[in-house]
Amino acid sequence: MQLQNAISQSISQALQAVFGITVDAAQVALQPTRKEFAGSFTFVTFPYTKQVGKGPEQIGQALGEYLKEHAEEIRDFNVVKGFLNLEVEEQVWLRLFRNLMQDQSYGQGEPSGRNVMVEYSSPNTNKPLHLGHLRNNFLGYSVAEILKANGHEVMKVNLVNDRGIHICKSMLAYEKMGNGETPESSGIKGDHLVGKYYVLFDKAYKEQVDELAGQGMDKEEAKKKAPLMQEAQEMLLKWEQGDEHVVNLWKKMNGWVYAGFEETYRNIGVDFDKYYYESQTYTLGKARVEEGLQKEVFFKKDNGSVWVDLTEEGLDEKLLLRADGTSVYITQDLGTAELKYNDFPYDQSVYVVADEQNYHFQVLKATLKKLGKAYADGIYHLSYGMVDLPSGKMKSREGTVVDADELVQEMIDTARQQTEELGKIEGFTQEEAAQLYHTLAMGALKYFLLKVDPKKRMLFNPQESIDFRGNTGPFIQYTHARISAILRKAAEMGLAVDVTSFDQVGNLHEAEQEVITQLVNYPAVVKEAGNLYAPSVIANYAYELAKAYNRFYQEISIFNETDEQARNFRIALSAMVARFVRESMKLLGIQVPERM
RNA sequence: GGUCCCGUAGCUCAGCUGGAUAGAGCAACUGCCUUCUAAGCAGUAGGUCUUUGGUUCGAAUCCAAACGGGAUCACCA
Repeated sequence: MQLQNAISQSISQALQAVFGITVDAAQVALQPTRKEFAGSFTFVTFPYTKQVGKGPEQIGQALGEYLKEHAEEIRDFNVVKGFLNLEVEEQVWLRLFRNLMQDQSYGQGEPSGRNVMVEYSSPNTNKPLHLGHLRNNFLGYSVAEILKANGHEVMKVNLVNDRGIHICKSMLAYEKMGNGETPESSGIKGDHLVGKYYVLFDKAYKEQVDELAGQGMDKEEAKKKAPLMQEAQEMLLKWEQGDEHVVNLWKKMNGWVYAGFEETYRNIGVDFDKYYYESQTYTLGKARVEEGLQKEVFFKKDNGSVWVDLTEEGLDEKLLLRADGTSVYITQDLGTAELKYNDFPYDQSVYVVADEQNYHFQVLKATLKKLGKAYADGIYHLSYGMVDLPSGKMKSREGTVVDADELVQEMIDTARQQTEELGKIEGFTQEEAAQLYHTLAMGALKYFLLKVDPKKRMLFNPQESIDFRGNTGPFIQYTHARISAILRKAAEMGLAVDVTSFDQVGNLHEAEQEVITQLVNYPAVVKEAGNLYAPSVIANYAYELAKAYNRFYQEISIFNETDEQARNFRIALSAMVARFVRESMKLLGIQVPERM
């Protein structure tokens, strides 16, 4: 980064000295030189032909000569058409490498003084987590880590949707068919047990609807009139009135679900600094609605319902409170936005929520702005696309939903099977082996879901997701394990390499050069990922770094090298690759093994 | 219908703040393990970057339109 700035500066000077034109260094854009040409950075001269009054090659040639002469970091150059390719002094690269080696916080941004809240996961308590939730959880966790690495103060929160008609459905089915079953008595994980009754409700409900429809009732009408639905509605009403029996049942079943979720969260390695529960926040929004009416930015219709007019913002009129005075979805979110801000005065509030709610978040932000809330500007909807299966869309009704717990277990089984096939567990205790399978399984799964641009809809192909070769998590983990072996060997040989142990090194191989380039680039990547809220940027980087190292590893021997300086340098280089592979994978929430 | 998102190799995806001959992985084919872990490396083959116009010295990238796919527009959440 500093290197690029220095070169831009030099080019700016060169333009002034050679052609007498003034171009601000910040305007001098450099790009990485394509592999087929010599050099590290390329300056494009086309844009200056008019101003200078010379051809692009002439400009490149003249600038190159000036830079070779005057810029200490430029060793040589070549010109191809309008492209000036600059080769950087080897010692400059080595200096940068020594710098990052000694800088324990290389890539960690300076404290920004900014507070960022990241809300993610936000499950319903009527069924277990599925594949779509996994994308959400991994994204949220990773983005939080990336924002921390950018120097922000981050608060991770989970807004649990623990109330409403959906949980009443599970409760009702349980009352009718549960026979007192518990997670303990059945051996079923709590969230799955509750999910089971949700499915049972749905099945019985559907039968009732079909029956009514068979009697000639309109389908929509039948959906509302089905006795089970009516009972569920009654239950919800009782819940809101604080009916003791209903509330106790609700507490019991939600308790099961929370225990189940906790287990899943622990297993997949995500966590939260704070939980919010909709049962405690769903009424808060009414105060905001009141505020809006007072400020006359909301309006009341004849029937008493409250609305906000967002047509000026290119949206529609939106209902904020029903005629009967009860809340709708957005009412809650108005309330929780304020609550969250009071709890943690944020500069930014990130909501990791699927893209089906794009419109909702536009409305939320615009409405809060109408209320004059300064924090509205900080609201950012990290919208991500659905996860499709090769068979098409996931449909809970059609039973094609991929359960999170089952998927993780399958990944672990596959990791075990593959590892055993390759005979890679020699010398592992059973516990270590189990640990490794888990690390590999989660690495494969998380990497697979995070390497794709969040806003794109993605295809989850089970076969590919458990692949351990190519552009995968385990490939990167493998690179780390290989390096670890090298470092163990170096330690055994008593080789403690520090920056002074290779101060005479020179004549770097191209593969070594490439690895240094990747390493030096790490902070810029962290910054970009933070600006874009994009773990995929980190994932691609980790892969490129691992690939560059593997090429080096294959081509160049370390311990057979007779030149001690070169050998020491290569050990140090390896150690740094391990470090930044570990760092970048950590930003993805992926652990990295010492052996595999 | 309005609004928003997506369309790159057979498949899954990078590249998109405009720059050289558009890159990976998988699948196919060819080489490389008595030498630091072959879950690796090197190579071959595979492309009208959906289409058409525009801006520009230069467009996968920016703009417009069309086509295809998706989401959303509830007194649901």
